[in-house]
Amino acid sequence: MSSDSPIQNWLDCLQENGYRLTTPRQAVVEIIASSQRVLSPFEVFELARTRCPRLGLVTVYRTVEKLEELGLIQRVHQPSGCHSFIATAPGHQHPLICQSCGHVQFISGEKLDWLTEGSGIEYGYRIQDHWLQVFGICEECLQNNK
Amino acid sequence: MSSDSPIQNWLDCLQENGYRLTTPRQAVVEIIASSQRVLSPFEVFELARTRCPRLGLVTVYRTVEKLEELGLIQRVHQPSGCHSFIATAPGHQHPLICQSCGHVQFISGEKLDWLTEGSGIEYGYRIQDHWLQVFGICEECLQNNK
DNA sequence: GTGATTGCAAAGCGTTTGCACCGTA
DNA sequence: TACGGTGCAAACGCTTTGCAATCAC
Repeated sequence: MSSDSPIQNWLDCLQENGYRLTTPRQAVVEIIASSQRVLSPFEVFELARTRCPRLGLVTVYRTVEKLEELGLIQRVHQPSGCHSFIATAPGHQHPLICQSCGHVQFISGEKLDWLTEGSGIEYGYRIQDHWLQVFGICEECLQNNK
Repeated sequence: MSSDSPIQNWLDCLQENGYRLTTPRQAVVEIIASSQRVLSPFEVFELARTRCPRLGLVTVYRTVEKLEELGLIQRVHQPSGCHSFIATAPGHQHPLICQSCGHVQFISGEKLDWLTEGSGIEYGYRIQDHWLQVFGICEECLQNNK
């Protein structure tokens, strides 16, 4: 599940930005960086506690805040809420999320370049950013349910 | 601001689905149906109270729930949260939201048909739905700030 | 008249904050 | 050693629920 896990890169990135490397922080990073599924703060808490038993939920919130700020993770918005996170993919990619198990596959965003091309002016708006999320059922879940 | 406001259609739709037409409900519908800006439940509450002074915030939540269920309004996800609503545009359109004033312009979703075309299979996923939101600054805000 | 709808108050839930102790650099 | 990081408990804000009174049909 973690062929080229970016754990070390994330830890370096934290350190380069003046943050200290602590056991709770490393546990949170290890869980999120090696997950291919969206995880809520509480799920991260439960999973990371197996590596750092005295971890507090508050620390998860504080760490996730920093990881998001550094662009290492991104919030995933779903019909059920917007409380889950996934590791950010390099380049311009958009998450394709399995509605059944939360597994995420990234898809290229090239075809959306028309949104930001040129001066980014459309309908009088100066376009700044866009979010695209695609929902579906992953191969594995399709096989299990049919 | 409400050249062809769909207020009556919404009221009909509610009635056709077995919901009663009450003063608080009409006040909420009038506010959201005639707004071109995203509104939070509390904003709807404040605005609608000018038409129905004894309106409660709880009723706004309950009405918004029904309007969303009927597909008349949709939730707008923003960096600041996902607690605002806007009237749904007919057909396949995506909201272009002004980050400054919340004004919404809808843009055609045709160019995204590749996402759902064919069998909707990509990366082994059966694609079911997608959300696209575009963020920018509207013409009016561009002029006011520069 | 009947049952859906309402508003109030209270509960619920996820998230943030205050603070004293701890541990990294 | 200094100061950022931690966990606990409490506070916080938004949303939902319980319930008796109200109102549309």
